[in-house]
Order: sequence, then structure tokens, then C-alpha cells
Amino acid sequence: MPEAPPPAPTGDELLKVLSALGNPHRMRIVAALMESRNYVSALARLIGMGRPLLHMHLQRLEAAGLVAGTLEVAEDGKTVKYFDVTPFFYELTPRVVAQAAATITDTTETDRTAGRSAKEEAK
Amino acid sequence: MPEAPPPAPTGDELLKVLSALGNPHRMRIVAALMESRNYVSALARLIGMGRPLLHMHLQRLEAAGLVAGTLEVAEDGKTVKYFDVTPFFYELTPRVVAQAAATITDTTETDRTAGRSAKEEAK
DNA sequence: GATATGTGTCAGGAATCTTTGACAGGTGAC
DNA sequence: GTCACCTGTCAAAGATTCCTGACACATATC
Repeated sequence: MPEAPPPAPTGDELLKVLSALGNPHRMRIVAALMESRNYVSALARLIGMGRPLLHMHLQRLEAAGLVAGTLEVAEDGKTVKYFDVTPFFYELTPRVVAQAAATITDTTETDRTAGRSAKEEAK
Repeated sequence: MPEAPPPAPTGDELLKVLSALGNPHRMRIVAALMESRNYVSALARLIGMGRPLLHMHLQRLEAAGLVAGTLEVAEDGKTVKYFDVTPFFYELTPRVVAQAAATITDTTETDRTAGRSAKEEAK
């Protein structure tokens, strides 16, 4: 019965994941890495993209925990950084979104003046 | 046996959904609409946001099929637009992402020059 | 009429993301 | 040393997104 209970992701976590995956290039990168792990230079010319750009996208994906990079040393001494996709799993429904929204660490939290019940406002 | 088979979203569809949900304000909007449907003006002051801005976010969410708006006429004759969240459900895993990535209608599809096996490139 | 509420849109600036080209290392092979 | 690979970073330009303050238009109430 290893029945995994619905894991409730943190607002910030889900936010990073969604914004990371909400980009055509990043989606394609994940797709390419699904077929086979690869290192950045090879992957760059495989999907026809500049290395600095790919580097940035990979960074974004890694920050979201969707891919993992390991700096390895090939047999010939060359230093190479391989990337693999991590077996992530997120369930996207109104409930988990609402739940996540409640735990967002908005950096723009400049006003702590709040106080209105926000209930009578609805009418 | 109403076992729902894993629905494979289109690349463009998933892209719209993810980029729509990958925004703190939009997540909060969904959360607010989960508690109770509401019309844009009331919702605007409920979550403390300008109407034009809210309008734009709602539009984005509706375009992604995450919320639905209906223009109703209240008993007193006022025209009001109510929004409800649609019961969406997406499964986010490497596989569905890779699958979706394959069906992306990239508007930047300028080069059909491809042809390399993209296999020997990996080495 | 004037006021208050609702709807929507538009133009322009602010903030952010994306993209590119150049640079600075490192190692192995000729 | 020189060449061919790999790694990473930086600054500046380009393209999007986000946000705000008007504006126009309806209806009901005073």
C-alpha cells in the first residue's frame, strides 16, 4: 500500500515549477533530456540554441527541481556537466492551486496595514 | 470503471495553462474564486487590485480554460460578469511534458532546413 | 440632472524575461 | 605553443509581461 497521498506543494515551489515549465524552450529541453541525458554543449547544438541561453534555461529548471546537473569527468579528462530530468510529479487542480496560493511568500509584501475582514468587501 | 485515462494535453494548451498559473496574482485569483464565485469589481477590491489589471488576468485565465465568466443581469437590472473556476485537472510529469513539447506550434518556426539525425550530434 | 455602481478598452511607463556576443578559464592532442 | 573541446559569466539589446490612470458606455437611485 505505498499509496502516495496527494502532496501539497508550497506556493513558492509550485510557482517556480509552473513558471519554469511554462516556456516552449524549457519544455523542449525536458523532452530532449527524457530521451537521453546529455551535457550542455551537446544539448545546445542538438536543439539549436546558444550555450549561454541554454545554460540559463537549465539553471531555471534546476532551481525548480525539475532537472539535476552533475559535473563529471570523462575518461579522457574532459570536464563535462550532464543533466538528467528528475522524476517529478505534480497534480494541477483548483484545490491544490488554492491551497498553494495561501502559502505564497510574496516579496512585494510591503504593506502590513491590512485589517479589513475582506468579507463585507465582497458585497 | 470510470477510470479516466491519462489525457494528453496539447503543447500549446499546456503552455497556456502553465504560464497562466505561474503567477502569484493569478493563483490568488483562482483561490478567491474557489471560495465563492464573484464578479470582477467586487473581486478587484476583495484582493486589492485595479480593475483593468484584474480584467487582464481573468482574461488570461479564461483563455487557458481555467475559469469561466458569464455576463448576467442582476435583479436590479445591473449587468454583472460573474466568474467561476472550471474543474480542471492536469498531471505534471516528465512524460506528459515531453509528449506535449512534441506538439508545440511555435510561431518562430522559421527553419524547416532540419535533416540531421540529431543522434550523432549528441556525441 | 447628478451620483453611484457596473461593464469594457486604451496608451504609456515600469518591471521582467529572453537572447546574443564576447570574454575568461580549464584539459587533452598535435 | 596552437588547436579543439569543455566549463562558466557578464553586459547590453530585444521582446514580453505587468501595472496604472484615464476614458467611454450602460443602468438604477436620489
